[in-house]
Amino acid sequence: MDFFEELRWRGMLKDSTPGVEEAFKAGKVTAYIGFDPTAPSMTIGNYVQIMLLTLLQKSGHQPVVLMGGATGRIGDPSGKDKERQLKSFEELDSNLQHQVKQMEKFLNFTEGDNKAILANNLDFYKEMNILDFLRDVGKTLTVNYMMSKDSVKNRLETGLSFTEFSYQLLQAYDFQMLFKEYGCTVQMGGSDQWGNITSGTEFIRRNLSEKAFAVTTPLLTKADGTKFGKSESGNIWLDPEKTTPYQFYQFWINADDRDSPTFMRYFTLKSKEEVEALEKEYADNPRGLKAILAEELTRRVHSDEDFEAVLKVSELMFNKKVDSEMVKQLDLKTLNAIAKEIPSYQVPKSTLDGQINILDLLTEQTDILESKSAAKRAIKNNAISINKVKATSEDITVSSADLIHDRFLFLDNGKKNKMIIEAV
RNA sequence: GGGGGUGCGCCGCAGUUGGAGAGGCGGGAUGGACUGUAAAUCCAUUGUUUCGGCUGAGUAGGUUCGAAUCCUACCACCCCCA
Repeated sequence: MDFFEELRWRGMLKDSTPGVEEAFKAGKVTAYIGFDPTAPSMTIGNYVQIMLLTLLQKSGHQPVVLMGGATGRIGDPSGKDKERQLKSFEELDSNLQHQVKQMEKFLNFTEGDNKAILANNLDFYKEMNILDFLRDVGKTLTVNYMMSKDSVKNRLETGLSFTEFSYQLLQAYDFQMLFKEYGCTVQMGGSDQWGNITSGTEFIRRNLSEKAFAVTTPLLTKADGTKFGKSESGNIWLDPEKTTPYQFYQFWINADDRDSPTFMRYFTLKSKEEVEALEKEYADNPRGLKAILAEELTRRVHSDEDFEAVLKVSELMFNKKVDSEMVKQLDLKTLNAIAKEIPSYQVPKSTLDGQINILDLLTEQTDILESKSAAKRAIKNNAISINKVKATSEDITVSSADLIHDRFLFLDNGKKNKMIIEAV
């Protein structure tokens, strides 16, 4: 199965320019996706695009990762209804480096004749002055053409700075540069990038009289209509420092059953036959299917060891048979492993020497809950457990005697929010 | 530049002849029950507090026994005209 067919059955194909399918069939194609370093880590939203490159490389084509060292300084108006806040150069640089490191985990940059190429569009512009830009880049497209793009049209009412308006010129010129330097003929991206990508194919047609192609993926939406990639507590990052492997795993486990078919296609590297066989096998066990997905992704994005650890912790935390007595029997090694995975809070040991009120523990010593009222509410609603014992009254106190191994305290807020408090 | 409108809890709306606001509806969110750590459904909660209160209708003043409501200035956003 070739790359294009692969995208099609996975449902990852939204639009493409004519001729691209033939181009992929004809031989090795070099294709790129751009990533602006607006955050210190990639999210699972970005991961859709990484999967595109992964699948591309797997089918023998050559991926190019273009980091937006320059475009990140400008801000892409696509899909945004407001002008962006500019980020400092230092922040962008450090973000870029983190993201490159993450990329290296998913693509092969070192071996083979289709090893991935890393480029930074800052290199295209840092020697360029404003006159060069206006003559060589700006002259290619008319303002009329640029204004017809959705990303611009949608902002005409609310406002769009010249800076963001110019973004599509940069992205278009990027494509032209990559075409010249690496023979890169395809740019891929999310469907919100369609306008910017086609500006690029237009550049190549006008300035180089060559043909280049665009491929976009549909915007991934969840069954409940909320934005993909966010949990209640925020973004799901690929960086274990920002989203622990446990939280990452839980994200997939907690996904809506109805999203499983989409997620299976978007995020696993399994073949069509394997996916379809699994779906048949797990038709009556949607949780099992999600577990398979969660496992594959946790192993790939984090590591085998992380997955093993996460699985152990998850089973322990969610096993209903685990009661107060059992958690007290846990050995120190296991506890330390758990503390690494689930959100943990450090509390000075001295504060636990006396009796500390549960409300103070929840609000003042930690920021598990934002106010005393919220803490009282949670207790009233039967949400809080300490060491697997429900807190039944707001007068309950905690002391060092409750600590397991003189160090840890399990705290649940609701069914899913498991935390550990560590006395230091 | 001129004219008009809007501004309250996480969000969107109601609500005014000036009469008790922690306060209606809808959504969201959180918790609980049932399940499966899913969905749907149902229930509860949704400013804060030392449980006495305190704070609260864009901001700052003013009128008044009493202001979300009336007046003045300013700020922000929206609409119309130029």
